[in-house]
Amino acid sequence: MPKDRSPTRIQKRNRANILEAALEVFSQNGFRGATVDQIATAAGLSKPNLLYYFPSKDAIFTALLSALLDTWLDPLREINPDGDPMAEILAYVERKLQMSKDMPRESRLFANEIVQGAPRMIDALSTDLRVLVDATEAVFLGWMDAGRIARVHPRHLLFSIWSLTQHYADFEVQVRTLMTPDDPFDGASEFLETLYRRMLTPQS
Amino acid sequence: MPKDRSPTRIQKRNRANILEAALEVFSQNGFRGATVDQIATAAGLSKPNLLYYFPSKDAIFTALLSALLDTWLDPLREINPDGDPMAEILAYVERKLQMSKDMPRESRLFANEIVQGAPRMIDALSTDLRVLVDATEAVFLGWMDAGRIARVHPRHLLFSIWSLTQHYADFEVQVRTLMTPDDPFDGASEFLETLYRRMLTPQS
DNA sequence: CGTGAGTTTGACCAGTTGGTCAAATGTATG
DNA sequence: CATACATTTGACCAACTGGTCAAACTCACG
Repeated sequence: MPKDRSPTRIQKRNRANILEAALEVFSQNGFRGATVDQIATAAGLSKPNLLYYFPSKDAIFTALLSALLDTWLDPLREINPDGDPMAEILAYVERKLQMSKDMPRESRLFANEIVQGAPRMIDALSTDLRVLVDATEAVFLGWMDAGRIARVHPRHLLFSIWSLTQHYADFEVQVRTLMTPDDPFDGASEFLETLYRRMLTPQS
Repeated sequence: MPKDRSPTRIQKRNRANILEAALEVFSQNGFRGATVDQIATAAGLSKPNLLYYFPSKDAIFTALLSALLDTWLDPLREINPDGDPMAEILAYVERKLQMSKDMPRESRLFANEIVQGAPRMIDALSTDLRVLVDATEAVFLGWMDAGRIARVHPRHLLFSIWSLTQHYADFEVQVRTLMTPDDPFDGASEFLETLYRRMLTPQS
């Protein structure tokens, strides 16, 4: 356990390697299914060496989660309350879908955790996420009140976007099996755009 | 390991208890996170006694999966190709949503398994499920060709139904946190009906 | 090149876990 | 109630796992 000085070159490299390896291993096996040895090997270190950088398996996991949560919620923060409602929502959907494509491990990491009751995430969920969601809901409601998108339950609208986009990463095995020989993401973007356009276009 | 005679009263009772306990424990902790002891205790048996009825942890899990897969796919089989397309699809969505509400443990069991790559399910997925999905897709395509529902990618349509309905069971912790103080399912049914009605109503 | 701090490792430990086994107990049936 | 079979259990084992520790090694820097 190095002192609290500024991290050395080696510390920076190894910590980064460990987190990358941890993402790989945790997302594939869940917290309980992952072993410290697996992570160490994937990071190119011995187990005691890994435990020199992080005090415990739990600490690795926590560090990983908090490092990723911000990134994961970025697309939501990018919604512009002053933009065109339909365009903003469609762009958000597209960003989330792209994220499932580019960062499936991150998506599965969170999925694994939440499916099992999110024992190590409840705090973050009920504070950070809750605030963000409440704000976004207000924006949606504003748009609906102004008649610029159709009126639907704003929280369920948000759930539906998460659910539909993350499905392609979290359940990739299933999607891939059933989409074969096509690419799992083939047509997803168009499908989702059509879906939200039709659902949210204001009724005459 | 009893012979292959017809099962005794005790065998029937204990096997049922074990599968019920296994559902509880596996769905909460995933395969690796569950211990044989946990399951045995939940079933009111000692560990060696449980292993008298099932030869291994793996065998319990496999038995559980195959016992549930049929039930899980029943709503899909109930779609009537000769019924009214919109009504059939809306009814299917409603059945799936009801299933998330009534059988969240089953939903999470499958979710856990699929998120982690479905190592023990791939076979079933690529045979049984594949056949069912192909058939359903043909039905959807027929309805679209006849102009009775709007044309969308039929496989993505199916994915969207699974994703949206199972989300309420699989990510219940998250949904509950964000829906508080409302019930997690509050408004879900209406939201989904609106969504699919708008997406699938044939365009003039 | 010496020295002190940072880094790495082999050996080890205690707790957990899946699974075995022989012996003991219960139960259906003639 | 005797007997064969079904059921249950305590004791046990080997493999695995998270974590520790002292000793060895490496590196930056004066």
